[in-house]
Amino acid sequence: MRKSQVAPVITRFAPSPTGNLHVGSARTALFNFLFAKKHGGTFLLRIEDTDKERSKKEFEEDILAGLLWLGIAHDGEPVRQSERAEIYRTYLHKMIESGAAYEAEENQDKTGKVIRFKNPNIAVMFNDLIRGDISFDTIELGDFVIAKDRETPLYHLAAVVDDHETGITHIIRGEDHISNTPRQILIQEAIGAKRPFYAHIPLILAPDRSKLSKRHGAVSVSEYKKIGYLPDALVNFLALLGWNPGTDKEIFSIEELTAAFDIEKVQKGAAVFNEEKLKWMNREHLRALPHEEIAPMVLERLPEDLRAAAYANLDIGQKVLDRVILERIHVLSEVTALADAGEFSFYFSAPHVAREKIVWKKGTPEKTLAHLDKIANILHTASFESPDTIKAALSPYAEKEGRGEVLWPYRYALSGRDTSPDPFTISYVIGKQETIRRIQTARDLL
RNA sequence: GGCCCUAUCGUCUAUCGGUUAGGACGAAAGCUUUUCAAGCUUUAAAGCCGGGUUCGACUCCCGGUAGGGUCACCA
Repeated sequence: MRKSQVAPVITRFAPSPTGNLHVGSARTALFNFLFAKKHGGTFLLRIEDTDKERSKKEFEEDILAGLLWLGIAHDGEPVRQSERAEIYRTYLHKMIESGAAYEAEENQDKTGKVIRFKNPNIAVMFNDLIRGDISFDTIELGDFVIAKDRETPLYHLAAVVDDHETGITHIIRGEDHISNTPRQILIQEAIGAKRPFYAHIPLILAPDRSKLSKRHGAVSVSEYKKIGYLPDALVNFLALLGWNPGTDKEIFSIEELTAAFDIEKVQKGAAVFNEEKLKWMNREHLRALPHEEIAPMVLERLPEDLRAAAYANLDIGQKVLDRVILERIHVLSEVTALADAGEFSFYFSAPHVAREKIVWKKGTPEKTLAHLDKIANILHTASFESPDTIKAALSPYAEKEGRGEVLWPYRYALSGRDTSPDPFTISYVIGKQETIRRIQTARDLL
């Protein structure tokens, strides 16, 4: 096994700005980042925008913003290939002079010349850190095109020159690049560049094992941000897709990932993106977050009227956040969904109570009336310290008379809903006075 | 189709020749003193197939099958 050498590690993430930051690309960036940081190295960002037609500034901005949000910080300024024409030209001309490349007459629209690489037609073998030895016969590659003309390099040339110029020691990229490697090695050898280590990581697949694309739902980092995932959760999930620490630990901060990361433990087979697990993981990270960090995020997702209500009554707002919202959401956008479904409004203002629903399915109006009176009575002297103290006060009575018999009317009177958190929690949130008031409103209906 | 890569529960994975094949998500059931959510407990659930090598293969080798990648003057 090759052991990491003494030379400092330099990795890079080299996206082309032809689309928003895809979760698969984000994972590639993450593995490069993790590997570099793990070895005290440098992680560079290179924008591969040699294709002027397809490269867009807005995509570059989305990629930069996505990386920043995820906490995958690159070292130094991003390298833009569109700004390095001079460098590529120098290499290209040297290659033509040495005979490693030549101008060919043919050109797609037959209006000019194209630069082809003079293929030595040899067998190329390279060692992949994840997959072991991989060999190719380069004959079938032919004299492939490396530049549109003397001024315009294409992907393979630009990538190899930049990797060489910036001293990249480890190229960690998607499995889809395996077949590009022999071409790039050929170019490396032609320009006298040192061969870096390669590690081709497995692809991320959709649940139907096809390529993860828009028709499967969210695919870009910015979409996950919008849905309300935490960056740490996405990073954690992505890291564990195709890699694992060899222990049972699953919840990691990016610092912990850096410490535990080992490129040789990266999986060979493709992994299916499982959004259920991501949700679970997001919840775990959400729960671990300090209160003061979560509060603004939740508030931001609340509809205007509820936010105003929460500000108007800080005590209730606080309790709803702690006891209700954080108790049931996995992603932040659920805050909005739950609010829109009316799950929170009854904490701030008395709900509409339907007479026929107050009585439990097995109960009678007469008994229910008596129960409500008794509940109000007990609650009057009960401690509202916590949901538990309220429960403790009511338990003996509910136990004696039948839980459903007592607790259903109680809960319904407070919430006006078929489903809701338990009545003790609601009582705790709205307070003693309002609890008793709502119980009386309900009993008066009977 | 050529070339290349891959193959353990539905999904993410542990195992690096000897285990009752472990964990997590999801699912199911029960408990948590009505419901919903959460939580806890329990259960079901896997070595693609066929040959070797070996005292012994999920693990190593070969073949098949399946899936994926790639075959641009995109990256």
